[in-house]
Amino acid sequence: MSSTTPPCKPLSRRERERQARREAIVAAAEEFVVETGYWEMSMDAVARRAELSKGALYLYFQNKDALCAEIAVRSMRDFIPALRAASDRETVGIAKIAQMLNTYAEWFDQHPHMFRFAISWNVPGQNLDPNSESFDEYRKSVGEITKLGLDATRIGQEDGSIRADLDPFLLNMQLWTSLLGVFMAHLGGDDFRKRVPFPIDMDAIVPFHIQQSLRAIAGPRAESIA
Amino acid sequence: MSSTTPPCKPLSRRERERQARREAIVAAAEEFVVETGYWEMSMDAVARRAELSKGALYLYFQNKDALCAEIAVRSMRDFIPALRAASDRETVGIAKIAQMLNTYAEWFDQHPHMFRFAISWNVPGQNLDPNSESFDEYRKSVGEITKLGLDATRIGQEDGSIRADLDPFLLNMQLWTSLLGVFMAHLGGDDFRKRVPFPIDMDAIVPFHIQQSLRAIAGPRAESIA
Amino acid sequence: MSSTTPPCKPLSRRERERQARREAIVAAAEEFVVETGYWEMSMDAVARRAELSKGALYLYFQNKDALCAEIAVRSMRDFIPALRAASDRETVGIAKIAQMLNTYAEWFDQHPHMFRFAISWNVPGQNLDPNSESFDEYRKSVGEITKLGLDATRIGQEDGSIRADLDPFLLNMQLWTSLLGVFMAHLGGDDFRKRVPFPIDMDAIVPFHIQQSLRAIAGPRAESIA
Amino acid sequence: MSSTTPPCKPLSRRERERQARREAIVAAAEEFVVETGYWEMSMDAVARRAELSKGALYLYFQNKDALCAEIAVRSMRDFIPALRAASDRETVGIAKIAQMLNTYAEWFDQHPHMFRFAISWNVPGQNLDPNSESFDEYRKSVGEITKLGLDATRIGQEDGSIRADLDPFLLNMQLWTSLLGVFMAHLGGDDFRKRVPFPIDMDAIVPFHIQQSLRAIAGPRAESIA
DNA sequence: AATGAATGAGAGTTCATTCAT
DNA sequence: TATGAATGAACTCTCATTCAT
Repeated sequence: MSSTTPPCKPLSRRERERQARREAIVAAAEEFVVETGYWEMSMDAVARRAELSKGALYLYFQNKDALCAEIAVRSMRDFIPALRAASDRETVGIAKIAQMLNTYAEWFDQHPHMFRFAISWNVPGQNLDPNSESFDEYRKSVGEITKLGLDATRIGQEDGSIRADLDPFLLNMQLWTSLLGVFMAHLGGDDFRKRVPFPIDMDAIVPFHIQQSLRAIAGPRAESIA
Repeated sequence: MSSTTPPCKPLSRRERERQARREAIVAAAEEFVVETGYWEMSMDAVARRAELSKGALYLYFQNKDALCAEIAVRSMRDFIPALRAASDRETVGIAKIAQMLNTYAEWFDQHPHMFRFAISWNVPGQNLDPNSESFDEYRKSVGEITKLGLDATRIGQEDGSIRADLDPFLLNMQLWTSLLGVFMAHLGGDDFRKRVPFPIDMDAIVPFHIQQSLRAIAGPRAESIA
Repeated sequence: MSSTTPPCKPLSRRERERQARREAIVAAAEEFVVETGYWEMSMDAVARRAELSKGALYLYFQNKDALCAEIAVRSMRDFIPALRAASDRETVGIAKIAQMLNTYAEWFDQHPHMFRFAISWNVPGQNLDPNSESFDEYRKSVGEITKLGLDATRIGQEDGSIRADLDPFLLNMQLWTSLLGVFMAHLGGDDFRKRVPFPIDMDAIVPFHIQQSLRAIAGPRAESIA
Repeated sequence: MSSTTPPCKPLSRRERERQARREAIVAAAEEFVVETGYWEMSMDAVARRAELSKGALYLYFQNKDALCAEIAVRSMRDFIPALRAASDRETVGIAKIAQMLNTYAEWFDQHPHMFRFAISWNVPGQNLDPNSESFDEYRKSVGEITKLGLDATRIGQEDGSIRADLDPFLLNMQLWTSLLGVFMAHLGGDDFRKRVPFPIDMDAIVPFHIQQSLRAIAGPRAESIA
């Protein structure tokens, strides 16, 4: 086994290098997306930051959208373990949900760009290719995240910490999307404040929203067991 | 000639035509913004759709941002009366809030583009001139909307239909922004479904969210009086 | 004669009004040309300043160039009497020339825009219509100015204050054009200083140039009679 | 392969090609500037003449101003050695100045566009970036030219061929700018003739001006040593 | 005679994408 | 595999000029 592999090693090294380049490109793109959003990210700038030629980008990604899909994929890929850990930290259903929502919030605080990007990328009529490989992986990740939520919900509804009359799937979608809206506002920050003619404490809004979300789903035995 | 106004009619007609053109331009721009978002809307395309020359657009709007501001202003301007009527239909605080949230939802169903636009426009990176006239009107509208919410909240906290321990301002921001997130998902529609590997009934999510939002703010006397 | 003119008075009043409008337009255009130069002068802005519609401009002037020609014409028209007075103040030839050069300089100090315009207008390949009425008048003015110079030169060469070996015509052209170059530099002011990496006293350059110009043409009896 | 440089040739060829393209662009731009002046030169037209796409221009020059700065820089760069050689051909101060003025004239005959451009570019209203690299080089060139003139003047004032009572710096500025004005007229050629209602021998004006300029600065010993 | 809305060509500039090397 | 020069269509915005009223 040891000596048989050498012949394929050159190829494997090639492949490894190729992966490394891909990573480098995505990392560079991510940084831009972080700082300026989807539309300000230019392939030129990404290439320069990745220390590659513009043309080389197209050897690794079919086009700008494919590169962006990859960014989304990566953000998801890294997020799932954190979310799973959060759920695993607790045993009571609603507590699992609480942990997960807080993890969202923390993740958001640490990777605001990802949400910024997620939103700017989701909003307009992007012409994603739903048949691409990246998109498939992205969808798979979303599936896993959803599944984590569904599991926690089921547990909660069984242990009485979550109202049994709520459709688990709908509940999860609502928790996720409403939190995204609040994030968006938080993220908007200055821009948002410019639009609203009141002094707003945007930092308080996320915890407030989570508290309210939990309050709305709390089942009969939520307090006693938590 | 004596008391009849005919002499001033020619002037008025000019003005009316001018207004009509303005409307036509905004309508055309709106359609684009609806379909593709802020950044995809090109002045060229708007001009073509409004059956005007590119240059003519600039007779009515100083620049692209001013046109966009106008779109936002309009959506707000028409929305406020509806929201006020909704609030006035009820006397109990939480019922007022419920009516307002439902009005949001209905408005959203009828003018989905407005929310799509609001979101794409709120996404950072826009360099709006916060000193422009349109922007001022927009901000004023946001202020009025907020005020309607605050009034209802105060009434609710006084009549016991809304929990008294919630900060009214924070609450209103949270209700608004979280609903926006849910709308966004609903609006995403196909795009969203593409991303989530489950069959989703997106139409149910908005009422579900409203129900949960109300549940979270319900005060001790919410049920008895409502 | 007195009573016969009434019938044509309405027409004459019309004509006078028409002339007044023309004056107003040229005056407005002049102001712009003063402040910003030929290229920054927009017909729109001129119309607004003249309190007329853009279209009306074209009732008085065939196009932008025709309007500019008129500006040049006016500047000349007003300049000629001043120049003639300058010449008449002296009797000795070289003194006449000196007076005229100084008048140029004063005129330039008081109407820098005219020279600024003259230069910006003369430099590029303007497509003037050399057959237009304005242009004819302009040419006529230039002719008169030239004639004033030639007369003074002739007198100077006869009274010995100006070297007799100089071609009068060439001399006049040289005096005029070289002064224009010096004016241009003076006028450039800040822009010029930016280009030259030395501290320059631009105000002294015009009198210095005149002094040198006179020195170069002084004839044998220049000192004794002046 | 060992000591021969071929391996580095490909790189060098790239660089050479790049330089060649730059030259081609500047040449194309120059032609336009010659014919029509700064403002009429459009990037579009330059691109077409250089047989490149409009976008390609921006690979070589940051913007229109940078391209124009380059034109100015080039004209200066090539001019300085010629001017220095002219000065070095003589030892007596005024003779140096004479040589330099004649060199100006020759240079002008051979590169009339350069002066046309210099003038149109010097005319106010340009928003050049005085901090750009090109501009710096341009300014440096102007500095060198000025220095050549100052040196010659100093020598002339020491050897008595140039009047000692003239401020060297002022003198140089005046010589330069007045010559520019005369050039301008010469350059105007047809346009100028159109304006002046006399037959003019414009070709004679430049030597005439130089003769007069020298006459005006001649010191007590100018004739005896020259 | 006067208006001013409308035009349309053209300005400078950007950028995703391609392709000869 | 990698380059980077080149493209070309798109962008926002301007303005002299025209023309229905």
